[in-house]
Amino acid sequence: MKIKTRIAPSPTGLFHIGNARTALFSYLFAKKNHGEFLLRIEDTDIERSKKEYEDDIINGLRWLGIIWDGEIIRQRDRAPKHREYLEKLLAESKAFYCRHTPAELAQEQKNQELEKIPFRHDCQHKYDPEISDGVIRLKNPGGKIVFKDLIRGELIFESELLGDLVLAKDLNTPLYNFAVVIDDAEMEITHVIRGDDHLSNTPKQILTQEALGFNRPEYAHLPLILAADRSKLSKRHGGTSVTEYKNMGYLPQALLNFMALLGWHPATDQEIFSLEELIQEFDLNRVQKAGAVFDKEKLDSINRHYIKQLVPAELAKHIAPHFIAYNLNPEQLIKTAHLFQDRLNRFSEIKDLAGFLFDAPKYQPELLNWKNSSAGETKSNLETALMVLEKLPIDSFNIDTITTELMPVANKIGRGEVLWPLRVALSGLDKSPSPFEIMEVLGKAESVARIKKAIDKIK
RNA sequence: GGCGCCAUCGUCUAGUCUGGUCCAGGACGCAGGGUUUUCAUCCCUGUAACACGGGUUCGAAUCCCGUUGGCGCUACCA
Repeated sequence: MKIKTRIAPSPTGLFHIGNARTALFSYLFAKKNHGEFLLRIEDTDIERSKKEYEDDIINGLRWLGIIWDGEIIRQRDRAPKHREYLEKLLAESKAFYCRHTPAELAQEQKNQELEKIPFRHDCQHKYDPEISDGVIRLKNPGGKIVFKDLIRGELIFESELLGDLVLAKDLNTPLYNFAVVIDDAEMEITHVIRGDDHLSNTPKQILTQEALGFNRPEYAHLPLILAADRSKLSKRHGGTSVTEYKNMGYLPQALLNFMALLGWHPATDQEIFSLEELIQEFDLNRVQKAGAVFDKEKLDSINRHYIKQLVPAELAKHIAPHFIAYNLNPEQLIKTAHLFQDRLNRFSEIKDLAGFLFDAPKYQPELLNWKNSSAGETKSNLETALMVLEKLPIDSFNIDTITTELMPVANKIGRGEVLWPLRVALSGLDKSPSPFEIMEVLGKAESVARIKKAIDKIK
């Protein structure tokens, strides 16, 4: 049988990192087994579902390179099917109408809480076939629900504890747990791979499946992605959507690689993986059971790795959006990109790191002093360097020439003593590419002007 | 409250099924050192963990039981 998996996000918010990771694992499992990976948008919640969120999910998946097979399925389009099965269950009296009001249900739950028994609704209306309004519930058949999870092993639930589950608000408004069962069955999903937070939905879905006579898919519940405080990663933790990470300047291959390592580990110590390699190596048996904390430091280190591997033109493309206001030409962009390639965690940092190339640097004069140098020494060292530089012809003001002329002086006076004040004079920063590199990019006129300005700053 | 899941360095994890090769390995982080032109990159070194208590066994991170802790779910949301 052909393996089929799916990702079934609901378009009620930006594409969440946890969803993306679930999508990745479902995709990897399907592709590893030469199967299909499908995308189904769960938009049955009309109030909260939005087109912009659907677009965000689709774009996020595409950006990451997790490409689904076939057409996108929208759950709302499947309403007639859902109704058909609802009518079937009703006709077979496996489901019934429940007329209890929310207030009554709330009171019931309150009483159950007092009695310290599980909250559930064991509805008396199931014995009254005359009722034909209210929500549609599944008659609880009782007994044990036993299923095997590919990651957790055998799980046993007592179906009594679930009560009579609500299937739909009415014939045209199916609820999540019901729609999922219908759609998974009709799409012939063989493996339901989803987050751990759905573990307790599984027995509910199995009950519905059995009432309908559907085959049971295999289940694999993935450990959750946790925030630093070990709670489920959610909006309140900030930075939880794929789009946000994209905007922060992460590369899709880095985010993908990082997500794969959250809850999964290969048999070797390899940590850097392309999507292709992940497909080769992926194995559900090597998925972790415990939740995994999302560690931004680790993500940064992986992103750094991928940034270093970018060819200059690609890197330039990524930093370009941050310099729109400067109207840089392609050559300037590539030079800038090259200068900072080893210094970037994220593309969004480029503006802070490289802004001085295009704007006059701002800094406190004290920063010019190297270690124990006095202001006087700094001033004289800068003047010495300036003299050397001013003698250089404008058309050969490049790294080689500057180095050849300046290094002997720096070696004589002290490298730090000469080069540190130059770095600060040119960049205004304590961390930057070398003064030589900066000067080549800045050109003679600007370099000289900045050094003069620095000298003037010293009292 | 109920039900369920989980438990190795600060974090991601290897090792657990098939007990000894593990006084627990890798990576991120952190600390120190080296290269370099300061910082960073790069290289090297170091740091730090089997939640606790019982059992089984010649031997347990690995098997069993219990405790504790964490998390998830508990909607006429998905």
